[in-house]
Amino acid sequence: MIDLKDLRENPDRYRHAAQLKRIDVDIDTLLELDAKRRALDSTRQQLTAEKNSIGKQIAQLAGRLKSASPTEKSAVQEEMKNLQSRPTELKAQEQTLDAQVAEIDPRLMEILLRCAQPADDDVPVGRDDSENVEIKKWGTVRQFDFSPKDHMTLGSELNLIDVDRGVKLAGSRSYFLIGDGALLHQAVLRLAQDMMMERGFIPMTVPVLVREPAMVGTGYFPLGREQSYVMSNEEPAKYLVGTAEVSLTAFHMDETLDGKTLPRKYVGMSPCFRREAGTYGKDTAGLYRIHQFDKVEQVIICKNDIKESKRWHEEILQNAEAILQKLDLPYRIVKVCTGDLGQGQVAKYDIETWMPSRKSYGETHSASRFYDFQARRLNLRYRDEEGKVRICHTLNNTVIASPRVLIPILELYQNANGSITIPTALRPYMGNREIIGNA
RNA sequence: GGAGGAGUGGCAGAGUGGUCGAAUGCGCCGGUCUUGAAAACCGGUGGGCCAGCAAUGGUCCCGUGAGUUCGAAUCUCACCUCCUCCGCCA
Repeated sequence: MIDLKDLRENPDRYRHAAQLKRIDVDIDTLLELDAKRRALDSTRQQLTAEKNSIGKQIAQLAGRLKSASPTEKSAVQEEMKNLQSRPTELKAQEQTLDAQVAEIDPRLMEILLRCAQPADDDVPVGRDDSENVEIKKWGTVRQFDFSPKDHMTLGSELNLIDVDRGVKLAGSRSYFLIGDGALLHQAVLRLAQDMMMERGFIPMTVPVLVREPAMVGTGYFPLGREQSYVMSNEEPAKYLVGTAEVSLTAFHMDETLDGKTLPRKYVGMSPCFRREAGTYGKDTAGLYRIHQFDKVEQVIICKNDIKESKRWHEEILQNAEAILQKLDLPYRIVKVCTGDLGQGQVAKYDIETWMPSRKSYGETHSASRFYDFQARRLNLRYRDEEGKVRICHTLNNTVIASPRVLIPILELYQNANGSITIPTALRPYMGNREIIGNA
């Protein structure tokens, strides 16, 4: 959530932010509702103050009544009765005001939840992902001296992937991983988790079925609601997360952490569920765009300090690079432009890994920094050295997402005879074998 | 799923309609004492929102939301969470 006070003072900053992120949000109405809301609040407080003060007088009389002599008693009772009429009037006025507030509040909140966090100054301005800016390339793209197969061909010839039966059971964009396909998938995830643990991240198994506040708090709702699966026979409803980021970031929701314990570094492995609404006909072949996958995700919760946030952003980016380098997969890093940035993100790097069958780099990682956007929604705070309560900053990045990353692995590690060489880093997780398929 | 019980400040725990943001203890912070520490003693110690440069003032918060009442931590209803017992179960 954005800072409403800041919006009041710098409305143009937020108009501009929404425009750059191409989010349709009515700032003028928001300001108008906010002004009305505060005026009502102020009036209402005055009424309540008067009511409370009369209430206290009555209370004191009630106390005196207990020890009053019979002659005093009736006088005190009379006085109490006289005092009682005014609060009744005040209460009626309060109710009128409350009704108005009750009408305004949801409208105000609806708009507020749609407001875009302004992108950081170093973010390139652009319309969509075509205007993301490449900042780094790593590795050499393999040149084949034979005609390479795509991962689907390899997957079915070696009996690693079965999409047909996946679709039969679960509908479009579903799949089975079989035998070494399943093992390779798990090997990649384990490698990722182990590498993150070496880097001081605490491993977590997280809920993947969560309540609405976790989804709103992390910024996936309300704008991305149609992308999530909902369990509507639960009351209140539960939602399947699209990433462990939701659970890891919301882990400390409504808490005030001790500043000395920051940063918190968490790594979670979880299934991820995405409806992929509005993507019909896009990336239909193979394991690229699917409804369910597994991902190892890194999350950092740190102090409210822009410099620190930026530093951790570089670190989580490097963590992801480290695993791609260990797997020797060529990749590039792009700085995501304003139009391709999420509502709450102030900056984002995508890592794209070379995928021979796509003849291009395909997104495999996404490293985001939010400053206090998520933490404000989550009511996630900490106490600093001076004892002041402040809102945390949050960041996250993919460590590895599989099976998508199996696309470059299978395609780049294939041999002329149709077998796959297992990347060295994965062999310890695959019984130290070197080859999938006949050598 | 069935039957009971419970949710109060960092923690423990009192409070069953009024002067209660809430006793007391522990913890924490500051001080006195001490060569230093401990003990003892003294003082302090929540958050949100609004106004204000600030000091401060107002208001809201006793799981959450609604209600009764001049007045609710205390009474009523709904929901959430936890505990105990029974059933079922990876």
